[in-house]
Amino acid sequence: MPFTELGPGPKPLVRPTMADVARLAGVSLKTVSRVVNGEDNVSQSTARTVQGVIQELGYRRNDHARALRQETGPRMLGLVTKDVSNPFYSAITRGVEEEVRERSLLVVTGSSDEDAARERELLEVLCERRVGGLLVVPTGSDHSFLASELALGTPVAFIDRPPCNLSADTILIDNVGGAQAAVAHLVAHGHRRVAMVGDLPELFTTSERVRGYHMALREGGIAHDESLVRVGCHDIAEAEAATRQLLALPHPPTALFTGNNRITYGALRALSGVSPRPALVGFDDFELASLVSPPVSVISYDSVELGRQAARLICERLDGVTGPPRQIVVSTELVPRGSGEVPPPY
Amino acid sequence: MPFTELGPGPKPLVRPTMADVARLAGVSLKTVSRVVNGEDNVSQSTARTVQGVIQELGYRRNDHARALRQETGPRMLGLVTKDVSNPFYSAITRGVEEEVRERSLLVVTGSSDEDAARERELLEVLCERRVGGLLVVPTGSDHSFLASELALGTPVAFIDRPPCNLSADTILIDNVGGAQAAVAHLVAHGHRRVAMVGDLPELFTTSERVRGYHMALREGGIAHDESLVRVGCHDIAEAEAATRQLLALPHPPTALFTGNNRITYGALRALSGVSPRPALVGFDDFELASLVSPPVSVISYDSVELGRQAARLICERLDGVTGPPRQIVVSTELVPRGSGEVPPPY
DNA sequence: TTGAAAGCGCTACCAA
DNA sequence: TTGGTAGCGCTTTCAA
Repeated sequence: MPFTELGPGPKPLVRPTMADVARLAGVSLKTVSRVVNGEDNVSQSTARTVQGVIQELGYRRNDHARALRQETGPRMLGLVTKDVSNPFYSAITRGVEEEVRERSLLVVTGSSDEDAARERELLEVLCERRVGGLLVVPTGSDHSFLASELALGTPVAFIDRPPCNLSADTILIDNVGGAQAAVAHLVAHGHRRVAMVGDLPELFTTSERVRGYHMALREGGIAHDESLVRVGCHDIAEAEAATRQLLALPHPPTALFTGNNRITYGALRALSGVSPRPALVGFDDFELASLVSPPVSVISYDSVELGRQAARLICERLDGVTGPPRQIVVSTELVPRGSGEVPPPY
Repeated sequence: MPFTELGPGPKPLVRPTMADVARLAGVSLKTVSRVVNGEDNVSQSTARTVQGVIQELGYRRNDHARALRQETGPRMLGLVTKDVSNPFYSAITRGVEEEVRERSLLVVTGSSDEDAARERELLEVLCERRVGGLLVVPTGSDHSFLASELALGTPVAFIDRPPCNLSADTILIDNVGGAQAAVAHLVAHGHRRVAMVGDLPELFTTSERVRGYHMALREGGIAHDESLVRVGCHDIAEAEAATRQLLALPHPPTALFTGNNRITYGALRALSGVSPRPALVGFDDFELASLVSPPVSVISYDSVELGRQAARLICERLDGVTGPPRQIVVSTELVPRGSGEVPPPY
């Protein structure tokens, strides 16, 4: 027996290959392949022998080699968000996972931290890794670099914001409709001085929500008052400050529409102890909305569904669906909990 | 010029390879490889030509082929948690991402949904994908199937709970110390009837926290009263019910220690409107803890750090560190906010 | 500075 | 029911 045969020495730190299994089992490589892939045309006894050797060696099929022959479809999807640890994005991640689970696709995640360069870097690395599709909650303002990938057959879906300089499948929240519903709700409760606190004005979601706000006011026959719109709040502290400024106005608002959950948190801070409290409706639901007092009325939507829908579009493309980019809008729902159902003090 | 040469027809839906680039650039495959990998020994002009063709073709290096030659170290880490959309786990994901970012490792995530079979399946698929390391927040009660991977050189780290039937690097929270500090804090404020509401008793974290609870009581010279310990609450509703039962006791507790954030939420629900309110300290911090009234005192810890530490251990193993499994315990901190600093009604 | 050729571990195809 | 052989796209020698 030649020296290279396996002996009882210390285990080698090299992964066994199909060839190793074949040698030890005394069969051909191809037969091992059949067993590993559960193909037919292998006798019970052969299969058992091979299985035994596989166990013994701790053999595990190498997916890179497999992928190289590319007969076995894609095995992974790439998902780039701003920050996995943010509940909104982790809900999306979850939705993607759920949707692709039965196709046994795995999800590779990456956080761009709102850095366009990082976003691009992640996306390009994912392409090198040959993921079957790309899902992005975009930060950058130019996604034309993805055009060649798209053309080469890697489906791309944009979530929460549309792509820039690129045409691709997109999943959005009904920002305009949600904001409109929130403000109309406040107006319906008698408010005529409704303020809005919003995130950075250059964000797609902010501008859409501001638009919805204005539409509702217009429909309510309420004159435009720019002093009641405070955008540019990107964190809780800024939102708190903006809310305080609104409250300190000579003619303060009787109701508040907050543009996302961070801003709602800031507003809640500013509002604590204030009396009478202005009515409040916030965009985005949050876990403890019903536990703060008064419970916060919100515009809610299914963020897991955003991920699911995006993954669904990707999977359809993977299944060969062609045609122009599609856009899906996920609807919102007003959840009245108390804070938004207060009339103004007459 | 033969027919197979690139013509002005519709772009083929096949990804260009290095060979394609080489052909079009009129150089050898190896030269393209040099350019792509930024190696020396390529003339400026050759490099420029090649770069041009790469751009034109939208060429992207195939990482599977690269990995097959396995000279280029691992490119991915696998992370299996119970549910990515849970803030605790997404914080861990974030920590892992941060730690491995500069090594340009990507993170593949998967949710086990507390299903041991699913957990195993995910872990095994990740091995097939040849991830460089495995990070697990374990659910299953037997991880011996990972022994061969470990032996073959794939580092594995367990987070939040130790592995079963396996010896591997582990990162834990100081559950005992945290629980002890919480209860000691309540005792220090004069409480002698301190109840605990906990998650499923079979969970490692639960039993550790219950242990800390008992230790603190013992140190405070307080006799054991089993009627004040309610474990087995796995969701908010169950925690709410358990809390109500405690409050309805003939001799109710004057203070509450809640074993995790879900349980704290349930307790808050049960407590809303109750007067006098028992003192409360919860394990796990949560975003709105300071916005509910009274603000909730908690045992806090850095969950992102859990992920970072785990990833650090993995990276050290990747760098060749051998030796016995290590265990890291992440410390906790008591954050007094009001709810836990109330004396009992005498 | 450049290129030819071998082979990584697997699957596909064809032969026995 | 089995086995041989040709690659997948790349990196790595070694040679020019």
